[in-house]
Amino acid sequence: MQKVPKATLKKATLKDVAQLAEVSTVTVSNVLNQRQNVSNETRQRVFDAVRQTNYRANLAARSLARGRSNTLGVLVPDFTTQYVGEIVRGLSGEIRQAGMEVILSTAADDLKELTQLDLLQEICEGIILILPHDANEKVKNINYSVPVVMIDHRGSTVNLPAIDVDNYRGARLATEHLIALGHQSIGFITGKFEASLSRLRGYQEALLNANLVFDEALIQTGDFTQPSGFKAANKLLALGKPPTAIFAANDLSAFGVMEAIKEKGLKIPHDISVIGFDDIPMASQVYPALTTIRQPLLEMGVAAARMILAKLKGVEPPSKRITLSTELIRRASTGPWPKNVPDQREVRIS
Amino acid sequence: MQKVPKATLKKATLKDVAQLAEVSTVTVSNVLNQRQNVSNETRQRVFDAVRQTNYRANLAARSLARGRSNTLGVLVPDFTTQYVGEIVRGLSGEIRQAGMEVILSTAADDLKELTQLDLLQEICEGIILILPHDANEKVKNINYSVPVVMIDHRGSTVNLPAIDVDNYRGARLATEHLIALGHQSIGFITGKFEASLSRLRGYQEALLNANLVFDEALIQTGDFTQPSGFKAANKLLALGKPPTAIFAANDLSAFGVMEAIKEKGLKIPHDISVIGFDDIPMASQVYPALTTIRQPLLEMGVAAARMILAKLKGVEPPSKRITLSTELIRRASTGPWPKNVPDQREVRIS
DNA sequence: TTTATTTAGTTAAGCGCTTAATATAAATTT
DNA sequence: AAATTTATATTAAGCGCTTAACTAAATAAA
Repeated sequence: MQKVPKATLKKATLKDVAQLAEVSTVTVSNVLNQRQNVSNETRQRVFDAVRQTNYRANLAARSLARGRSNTLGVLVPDFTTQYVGEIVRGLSGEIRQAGMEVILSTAADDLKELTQLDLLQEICEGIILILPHDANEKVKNINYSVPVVMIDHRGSTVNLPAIDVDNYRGARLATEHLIALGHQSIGFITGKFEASLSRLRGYQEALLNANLVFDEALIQTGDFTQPSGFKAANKLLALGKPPTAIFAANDLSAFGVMEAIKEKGLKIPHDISVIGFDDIPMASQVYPALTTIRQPLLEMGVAAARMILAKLKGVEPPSKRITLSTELIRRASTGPWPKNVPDQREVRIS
Repeated sequence: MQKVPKATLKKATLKDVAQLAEVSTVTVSNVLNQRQNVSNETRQRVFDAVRQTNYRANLAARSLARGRSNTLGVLVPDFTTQYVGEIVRGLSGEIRQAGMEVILSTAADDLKELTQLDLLQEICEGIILILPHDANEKVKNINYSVPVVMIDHRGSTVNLPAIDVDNYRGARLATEHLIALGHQSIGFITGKFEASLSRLRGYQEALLNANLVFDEALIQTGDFTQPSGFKAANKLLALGKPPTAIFAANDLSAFGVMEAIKEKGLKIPHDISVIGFDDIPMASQVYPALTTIRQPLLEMGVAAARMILAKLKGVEPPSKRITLSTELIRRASTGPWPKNVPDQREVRIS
């Protein structure tokens, strides 16, 4: 238990530490920045003085002197999806590991508030932008004064460095999973983002590849919300010959689909299978747990962080756009068809 | 369309602006900080120069010179609940309106990573802490060097300035709502936070007040997650005489409750009513839309912001703890009992 | 031994801004 | 007309840190 000196009103500065340790401020700075031109004995004296004065570097002064802030900024368009949380976890871990700091900033959903971006650029050496649903044009026209990487989980087409995800392959995996279970009539609920198109294509090509017919009537367009999934599923269920499985192009609308099915008194997956896309944390929390396509949200954060970290070191990435792969997460909401084959628990993807 | 000067590699500084406007740097500073000792003519010249040079103040330099950063920090423990998003929206709006900047920082769920807090204190003039589930002890022992306000939506008992919510009254409102609908046997699913106790008390006293018996068997303890609500509801439904309504002490577990009820083939609210607590955005998105007790998340953010803003001006708040009131949000998941009375749409709280 | 090199520190200068102290001319008061 | 106030600037100093340039002593190479 060492004694803390009297409550110092003013924070200790380098000068205070230097005086206590009886060295110059530069030597203190050298010690603190791990430069090798200090003897062990002096180094120890400085460390002691730092401890005694409870010294912490003033970041503003340091940034000013260095001409750089050691901080990366993340602009988050929308806080209320579980989506963003995962991404942020990934990138902040990676950035801190690299010895830099992360600060987040929120903006209106549509990135109208570009003032925030200005501020971030003022403080940060680089920016990671988690793209909102529909900000292509605005985002494209920003004049970036620091390196930028976008996390483009919505599949936009901005010509700036970006991390995205293989939507086509994910949708294909999902559809092939259902086909492998025996389903031949598969409803598809899509949205309006660019990603939806790739996902639709994945769905179509999986059908094609399995020699199944593509039926326009089985396609419903929603807006990626839970109620829109609910409505779309109701339409599908009202068809003369409803599908035996529904592929919702995101988890949230898959939840809506599940509600609609239960509402009709049908059982999932016994009567109808449901598969989602995203694997947000809640996907494993609903009943029955949702089979879905995992977007590697955390990894997207990590990749974005690495990309921008590399840029700061002057290393240009091999490609402007890094596409991460998706993965089938098999849970309880999908089962075999026709019903009379063994219980879904015994089914394996093979 | 005025011409932008050649791509300046270096950012313009006060000096550059001053030279262009043919004044001293101090005058530029005065203009920029809206001090009144500058003639209109000079002011105009300065503004023009600022525009031409595309000047933006260097925040590090400004902070250093002023000795303050004009920034407030928010420490967010957990990003994946919709909760936090609302709170952050509220406080950042308020803070920006006051002309200050907001930066967010994440920490591990349990606030173990207090290094983040250190950093924030370095940069910010004040800190708003959104409390995690279980960090009382740790949080209490932090040595805060700047003003702090906690957002205590979990009902902890930290002896630091905090914003919280009237959990007791909310629970009472919820229970009274069900009682008014005719329910006499009301299940209650609680959790383990301090807030759960107040909510339980609200539930009990509402029963007492209506001369209803309090039945231990109708109380289930969960952990505020969706699956825990599911399990708890299953237990309640398995009782010899199951309740006709279930009050889940948070929305997430209410979702689980709804799933369990549907799973049994029962209809909400026809066969059984469900009410939640929180009013997270998704509460209105599920089917049927969840009746719940609204925690004024946005307002909590605003209140926290105002509190800390006041502190920075040297105004101590009248009370250390500000408790905001809760409100019943009537949606579709609660209905009258017994079943044979008119359809729920015609029922009003009176 | 003389010279070159390394080690361990120092002093000087400046990052870009603000604030305090001062100067000058013009406007007002006495 | 002299003294005072006001409006509009300027110069000087410093916020707390880093970096570059330099120095003195200790060590190694010639």
